[in-house]
Amino acid sequence: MSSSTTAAVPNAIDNVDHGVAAPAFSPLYRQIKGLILKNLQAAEWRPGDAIPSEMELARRFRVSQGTVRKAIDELAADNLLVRRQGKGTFVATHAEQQVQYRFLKLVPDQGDRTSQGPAERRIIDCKRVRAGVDVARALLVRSGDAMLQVRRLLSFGGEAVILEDIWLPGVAFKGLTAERLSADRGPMYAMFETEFGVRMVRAEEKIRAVLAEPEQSALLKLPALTALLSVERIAYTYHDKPMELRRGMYRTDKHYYRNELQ
Amino acid sequence: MSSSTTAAVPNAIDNVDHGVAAPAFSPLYRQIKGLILKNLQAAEWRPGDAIPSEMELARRFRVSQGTVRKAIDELAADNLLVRRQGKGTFVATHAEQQVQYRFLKLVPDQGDRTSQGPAERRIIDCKRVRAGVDVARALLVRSGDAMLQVRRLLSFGGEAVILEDIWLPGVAFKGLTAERLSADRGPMYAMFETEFGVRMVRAEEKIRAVLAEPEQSALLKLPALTALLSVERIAYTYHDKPMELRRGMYRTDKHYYRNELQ
DNA sequence: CAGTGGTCTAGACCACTGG
DNA sequence: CAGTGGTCTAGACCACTGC
Repeated sequence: MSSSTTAAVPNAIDNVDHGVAAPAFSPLYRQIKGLILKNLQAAEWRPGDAIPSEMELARRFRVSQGTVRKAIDELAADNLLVRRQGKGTFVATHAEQQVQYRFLKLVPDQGDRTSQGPAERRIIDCKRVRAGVDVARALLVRSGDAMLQVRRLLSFGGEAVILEDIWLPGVAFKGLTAERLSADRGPMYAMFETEFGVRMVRAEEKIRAVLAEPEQSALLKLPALTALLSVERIAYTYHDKPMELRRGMYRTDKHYYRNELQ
Repeated sequence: MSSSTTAAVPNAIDNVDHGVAAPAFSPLYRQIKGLILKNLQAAEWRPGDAIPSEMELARRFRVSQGTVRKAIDELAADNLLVRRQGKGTFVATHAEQQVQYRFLKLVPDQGDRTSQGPAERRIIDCKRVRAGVDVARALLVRSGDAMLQVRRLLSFGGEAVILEDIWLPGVAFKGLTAERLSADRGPMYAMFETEFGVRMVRAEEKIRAVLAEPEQSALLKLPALTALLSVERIAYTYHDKPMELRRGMYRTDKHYYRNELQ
């Protein structure tokens, strides 16, 4: 941007005196982080891809390897990148075996997730709807906007455990159908990456204990008077953009919601 | 100390060839981290204290500042240390205002935690008991060992919200009484630090939805048929030693359990 | 073997705190 | 102002991967 003597490649640095109102000081590595983030968001580098090596990025951004390193450190801590020694640094994806179901915190009382086999998914419904006020507020859209609503049932070991309603912005997920969902094996978020270019980065959950409603207990094949765990999730993509609202009802008689506090 | 010319302080480094069986390679900074951890565990540096400066530790351990820095980075990420630019690095404590109730994930539907005022605590019971099989298994003690059991009620804005049963190893918490607990203002874990030298470092929670039992709904002043959030926590001190089992029943009609997934 | 990320060092300088 | 943590650099070497 400026006209200095050396900078053939535009330089990311911008830490000189601004004259007024200290701009809160953003260190170089954070600016580099921002540049990498922009590449991720623009799908320049896609989930599963290797990004350029630290040395290459250092040359490109005209900073030292250590500075690039610190930027990547933070992105790896945020689960946006994955480092593999000797191989390179890769864009994180929900498709990897190890971190599959990163956002599903329900685990069986006995054994672990592998012992109960893969989840069976049954799509109950998938329809176009208009956003109600609560959905609109959660996803920062206008009420009345076109949405996709999915209802599905997750079973483990042949037993229905989770009943979920999912709301997605119609624009971003145009073309998503019940058939497409039913055909899918593997995590829904992995499919979102490959089919719609939407990568879920983080999520927030509000958890409550509620009494099952008749329809819910029927679908989960439970007695009328049952306590269920209500899990309301908002999932975000890059730049904290909310892209999914999900309301799950969890049976917790043979599973529990596991949380680690630190 | 010793009489040699240079190595007055023993050197932590141990990365030369061991001859056989590669010892999994632990980098220098991780060994430094272990040494610092040992000082924390031995209460050499106590919660709230400043630890020696990075330069001082680098001299003491005979490594570069950068290596100490990386060790401290990890300890800060683990919430064991807190860095304050210009002031120093401090041993983390549950007494600090900002991170008080780090482990309490229940927040009000409207407003935030400050808006409902401080929690009122009422100790219902505090007695010496013997560990049952489940408590013993959770805390890695022998069943029959001496334990302290505390039952208390937490209220927000005058309304009872949480009923908790707490089990503590009798040995470590000798001298803890209902009077001591009732007198206390502020987080229980802060008192554990100052009075018993026990610092809770991390915790695991198992969360379920259950129907309230008559005794529980009575204490919480709720109708008989109510769903409650059951939160079973095991809290750990240094070296992953379990030091507390806690079973909480949470009302979730005006509050929710908030969790962030990333 | 070359290429990747990972560690360690030494030194310079910056931002922040408190006396 | 001195002392703290925070940033940035440059260079050396190590551990790991895959050809």
